[in-house]
Amino acid sequence: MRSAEFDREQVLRAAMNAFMEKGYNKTSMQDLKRATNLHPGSIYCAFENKKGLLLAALEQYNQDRTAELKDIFAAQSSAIGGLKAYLDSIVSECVSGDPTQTCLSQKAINEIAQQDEEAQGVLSNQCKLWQSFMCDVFTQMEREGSLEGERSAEQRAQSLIVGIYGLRTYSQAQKEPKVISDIAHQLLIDVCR
Amino acid sequence: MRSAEFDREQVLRAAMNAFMEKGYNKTSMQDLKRATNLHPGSIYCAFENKKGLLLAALEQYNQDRTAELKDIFAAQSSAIGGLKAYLDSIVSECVSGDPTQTCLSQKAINEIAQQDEEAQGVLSNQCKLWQSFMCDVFTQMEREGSLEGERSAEQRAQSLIVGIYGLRTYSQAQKEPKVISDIAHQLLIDVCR
DNA sequence: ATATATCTTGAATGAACATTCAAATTAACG
DNA sequence: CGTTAATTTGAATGTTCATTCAAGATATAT
Repeated sequence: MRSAEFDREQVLRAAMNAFMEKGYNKTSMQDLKRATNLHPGSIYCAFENKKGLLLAALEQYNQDRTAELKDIFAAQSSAIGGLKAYLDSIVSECVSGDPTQTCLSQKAINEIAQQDEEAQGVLSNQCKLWQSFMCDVFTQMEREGSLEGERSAEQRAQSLIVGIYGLRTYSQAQKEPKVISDIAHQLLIDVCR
Repeated sequence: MRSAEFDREQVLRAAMNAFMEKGYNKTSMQDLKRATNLHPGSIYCAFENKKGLLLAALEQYNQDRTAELKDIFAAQSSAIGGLKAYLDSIVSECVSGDPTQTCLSQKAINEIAQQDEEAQGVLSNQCKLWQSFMCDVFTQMEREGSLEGERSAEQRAQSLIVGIYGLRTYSQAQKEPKVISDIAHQLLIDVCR
């Protein structure tokens, strides 16, 4: 008989940013309290516990990123154009050095997938949805005649995703924009060939 | 006027395993005390603090892995054979599901490079050394005639490393051996072409 | 054999941690 | 407008954290 006062999406985006900056384990409930402007009791009432908040944040993150992904492709007149724009956006994120521009899903895969089965399931599913979207993109590219060779769209989507994961990790060790951008360019070539 | 009683390498390998299983932040000093059989005082005396122990463990890890890497290549009669064997070994690790077979350097890059400059420097350097080794491998492969196309050995080494980082991350979300092995196979093709 | 420098021991420290809870508050419904 | 069920509040909980330190032990050099 009383609805929550806070804006759920706004709270989840604040939590997302906190997790992206410090990672799950180093983000304390105090950090989350500060970031969300919620008292501990409210957080526990709404999300059960810290992990529940992470899972909810991951869900929101995936929604947001999926929408963004679709926008990027929708803004281009061809699938190959969309893929180029998408890779450019990833390069920008890698080079920015802004922690809140890293991929929360990837960060979570690396930090907690091994430790927590529930999180692993959620992340594995997000990865599959992403791959399925990219598979559609490559199918479209086949029709457009942008692809050489005989690899399936599925295989290409897989290689692309692996390449993006790798690019994001590599860019943590080596941040020179030219290097990152060259790798992305090569990835595009490999995946279309 | 008294030398340490513990075996440094043995302690560092125990610490490595602890860090690999839980990650840096979730590994408590108590975990490390148990893993190393060292009392807190001894750890602090020898390694300054928890981060010092991580850095020392990372150094040892890199030494161990470098030796292993060289062994794998030395056991093959050609550079291309070595590369294949190397990728096979990485696939095995990814598929094993054994936390102590994950790459500590990659785990650290993802977990703490963003947060700690000193660690970032160490990890960036390890990455460069690895890349330089792989560059030599591709130079050898050029001589052997195992390579198509016109890419430099440097570029190929870069793509390989990115692909391996990506493969390791992807395998956390998707562990089917066939999938992981196919990706590695495709990576070999892409990098030689 | 003795002195000395260093290591080992493990209890103690205080801070930070995730979580709980009872009281206060308030929206929604009749 | 009163009742009810839910949320909000923030202090309190007990645990675990990284780190310190003084006392005890022991290798090494002389």
